[in-house]
Amino acid sequence: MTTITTFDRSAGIAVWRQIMETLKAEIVSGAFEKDRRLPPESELAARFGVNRHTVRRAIAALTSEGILRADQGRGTFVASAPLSYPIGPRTRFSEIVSGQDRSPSGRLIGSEIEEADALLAHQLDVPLGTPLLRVATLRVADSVPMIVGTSWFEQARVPNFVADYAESGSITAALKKAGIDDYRRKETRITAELVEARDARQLGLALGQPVLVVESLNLDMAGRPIQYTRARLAADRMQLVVDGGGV
Amino acid sequence: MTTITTFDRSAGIAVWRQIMETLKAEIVSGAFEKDRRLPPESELAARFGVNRHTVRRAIAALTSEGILRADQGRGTFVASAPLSYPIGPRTRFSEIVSGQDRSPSGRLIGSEIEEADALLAHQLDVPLGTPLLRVATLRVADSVPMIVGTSWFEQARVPNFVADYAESGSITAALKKAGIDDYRRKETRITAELVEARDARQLGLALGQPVLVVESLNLDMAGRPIQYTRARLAADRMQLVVDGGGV
DNA sequence: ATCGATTTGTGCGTATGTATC
DNA sequence: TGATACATACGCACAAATCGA
Repeated sequence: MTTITTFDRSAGIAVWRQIMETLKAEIVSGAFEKDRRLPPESELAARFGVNRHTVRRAIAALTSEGILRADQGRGTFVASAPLSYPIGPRTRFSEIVSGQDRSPSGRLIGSEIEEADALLAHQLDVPLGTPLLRVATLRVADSVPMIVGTSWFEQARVPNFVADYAESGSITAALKKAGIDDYRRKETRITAELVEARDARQLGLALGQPVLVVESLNLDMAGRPIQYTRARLAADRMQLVVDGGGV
Repeated sequence: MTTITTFDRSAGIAVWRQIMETLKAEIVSGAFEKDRRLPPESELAARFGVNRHTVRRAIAALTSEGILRADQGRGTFVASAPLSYPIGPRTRFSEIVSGQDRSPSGRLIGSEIEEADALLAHQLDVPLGTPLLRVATLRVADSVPMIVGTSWFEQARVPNFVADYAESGSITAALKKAGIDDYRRKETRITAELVEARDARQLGLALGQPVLVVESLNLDMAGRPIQYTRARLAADRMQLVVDGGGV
């Protein structure tokens, strides 16, 4: 591998950060899995063709994210491996996480009434300006934040949602209390973006990190949209797994 | 929406680039429909709390990517919408692209023999150091590069692959010539990374942009791995669509 | 046809951050 | 550690194009 990469100094991204990303991609794809040890800083500096200070700054940033661990005198080691997230019609975060020997938790981090903008009006099939309930959740595995999710519902259809959700901790249960007994997923759209400032704080990511964005729309049994969700996944800590699908 | 976002000035990412990403995310998620006007620079500058020059630089970068188009005196407009890529067992890039009124093309951008490292040996279930054929392809829609793909095969099983592929332009056809009549997808793993320097050149992306990484493994009918593929998709130009799946 | 308001395009001076040597 | 080169961000001013009254 040991490719010598040159860095773009006018791309709006500091060189130390470009090095940080390169290292992170290699870590996630398992390049240092043998002994989980990184090459010494001097070697990395030579490989990237930069000053050793610059490499140190990249390593410091990865350390503060918990991805690397630097031991005095011994070297720098990979600290964490990514979580697999199978994507399907009936997946539950809690089951996925437990199945991989980690302990899940989740909590409500905010809810608010807002008016439907063009995008939400279109997705939920309501007139512009319709009052919507926005619910934000944070899901955590082994006390490491994994997913920030924002869901929108037509407010009139789920009048007591927040209390019901807080009580049960389950969206399904809260919808049931609102008379929506069953629902199904229409489709899911996946893309990648750079993390926004607020999500970066919630997920404990540095700015400029990529997130997987998963947008999904749930319909009730009559085919009417009830819930539009936009989830942001810390890409360095998760992989989506689709059975059979491919590009 | 009109959220006032503050930007981190010590994250190693230029503010203009953070604004560029914010705008791009809003465009991709459909906040401004196609041929729709963006708010004026002065308004965006106020919203982001920065100088107008800084907003202009973000807009300039998006313009050079073909995402925006600015007309003096009139305003700034969205120039292109992202391509939807349904992910499933039987999807072909060419059909997807044609189905969205764009014209697809693809070409071989490199092939090489290399020895299996730990990751590839595990995926293809061969001993470490086994000679592998690595094939790199670039797929393009309307002359805009979309996907860089790298596939690995056990070299001994596909002795004349490169010539066969160059002749037919189809991996399926080239595998057939090697006696592999049919194959099926085992699973697909999706994650997001920041683009590498080489892929950035191929895809015409700026460094620091996120890419969707789709890794998939094909098995022959006996269940033996034959092809491991790692595709990098320009995230600002594509969305993966999974039917029914969700998070 | 003209004017004024709006919006993008351009220039310059200054201060600060980044990376090298 | 300083000195140097360059990119980044700001502030202000003004030119050029567009549009509607």
